[in-house]
Amino acid sequence: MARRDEGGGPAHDLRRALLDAAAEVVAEVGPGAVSLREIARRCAVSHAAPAHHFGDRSGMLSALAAEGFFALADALRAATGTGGRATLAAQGRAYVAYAASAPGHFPVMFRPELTDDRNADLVEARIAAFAALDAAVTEAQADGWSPGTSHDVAVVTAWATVHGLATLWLDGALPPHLAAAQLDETAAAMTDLLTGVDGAAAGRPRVRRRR
Amino acid sequence: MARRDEGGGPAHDLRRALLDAAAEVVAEVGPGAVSLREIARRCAVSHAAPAHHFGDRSGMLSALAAEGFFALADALRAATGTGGRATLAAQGRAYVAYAASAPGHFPVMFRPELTDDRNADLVEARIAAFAALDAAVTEAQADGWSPGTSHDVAVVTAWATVHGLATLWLDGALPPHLAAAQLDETAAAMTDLLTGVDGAAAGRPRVRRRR
DNA sequence: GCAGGCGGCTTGACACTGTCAACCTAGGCC
DNA sequence: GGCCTAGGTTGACAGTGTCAAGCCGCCTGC
Repeated sequence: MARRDEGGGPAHDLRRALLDAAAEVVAEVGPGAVSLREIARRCAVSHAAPAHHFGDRSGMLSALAAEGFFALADALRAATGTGGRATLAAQGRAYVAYAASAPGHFPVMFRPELTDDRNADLVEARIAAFAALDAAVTEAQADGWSPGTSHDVAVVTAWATVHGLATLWLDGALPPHLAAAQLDETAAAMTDLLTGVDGAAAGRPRVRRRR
Repeated sequence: MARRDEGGGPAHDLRRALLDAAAEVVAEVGPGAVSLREIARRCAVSHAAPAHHFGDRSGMLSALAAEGFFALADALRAATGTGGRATLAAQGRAYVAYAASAPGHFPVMFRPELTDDRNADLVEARIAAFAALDAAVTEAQADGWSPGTSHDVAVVTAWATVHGLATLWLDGALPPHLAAAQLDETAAAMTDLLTGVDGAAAGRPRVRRRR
């Protein structure tokens, strides 16, 4: 969802198939172990075909990461809540839900050593996601929310809170009995604590379980 | 610091040198790009020497991760605060400070695809770190702290909060103007918000900047 | 004194990887 | 027709992890 189709048509079929295969491989073996040749194999094309479309490995992973950031930005913008701090809380839950639903994208989105910082799409996508978060923080601050001493600190505070839960979850770092069933409950507890609102009272939509 | 010396002596000199070199390489190029042969080169030994000591690549990274978890456990236990919720807040700041001070260890500690889950040292070290956190949460709960509905949710909430900040920082994901100078301030803001205590009033020790 | 064993490390090989240059081919345009 | 270009292939190269085999110095038991 929400990926960019830049004047495509059937000419970009393979490109799309390569990205889908890449996401699949990332979800299976992790972003570090993804191999261009394996992706080519899954698409039944020659070993150099991926490089033709993406330049090199970091180009391919950057494309995947960009796709992920655009989708994340969409998910955040769609989570409006009831305004003010509740919007920020809703965004937080949406962030965790997106990460859990995108095991083929999220893991490459914060690995600077695997992607190319100067990739134009990636830069644009990252800015889009960050802007959504920034807007929600601004709205929450207008509602009296004020962690730290500056807007910057407030933004990082909000971001890091849900980012930590998302990464621990995706990395399988949570002890087994803490995992699956409680991801949504934990996300809610964290955003409630963070923003000082009671998500349940505000009619919280339950986040999607597992994937 | 605080690594385990299991009956060593000079027999383990190379092993230690290899681990140090590995931490260096991880800090430089990231955990995914670390190469056994490059590490061997830095220690001026043959390309198969690392495999002899650690079995394979995941064995070497597991050893590095275990070292990191033991050091983290020590850092957490050393952060006692003034008791109750303040102890949990102190641990949170210590967590972020440790991550920022260990760019050669922390990045491999939460990459299950790079390490071996069944590595005995790693399992033990991870449990040690988790136990320190668990104890602090229990102490905070006795002090009236109660996010979520269960102890488990409370543990994950506390952990994820600081873990997010630590990983965003190490991955360089924070926009430049949000970065260096404000890591400690942000950590304090987050732990204060999380635990409901005012760290400054409790005589917060400033965390070490940069690395 | 010495045979045997063994931990520590090297050597050499293998399959696999990313990357590059060269090539092929089909379709569109002048 | 001649040409160009996008999309893909082929073949090569250096670098990687891993494995089997071997070398060597030290310790132990006799």
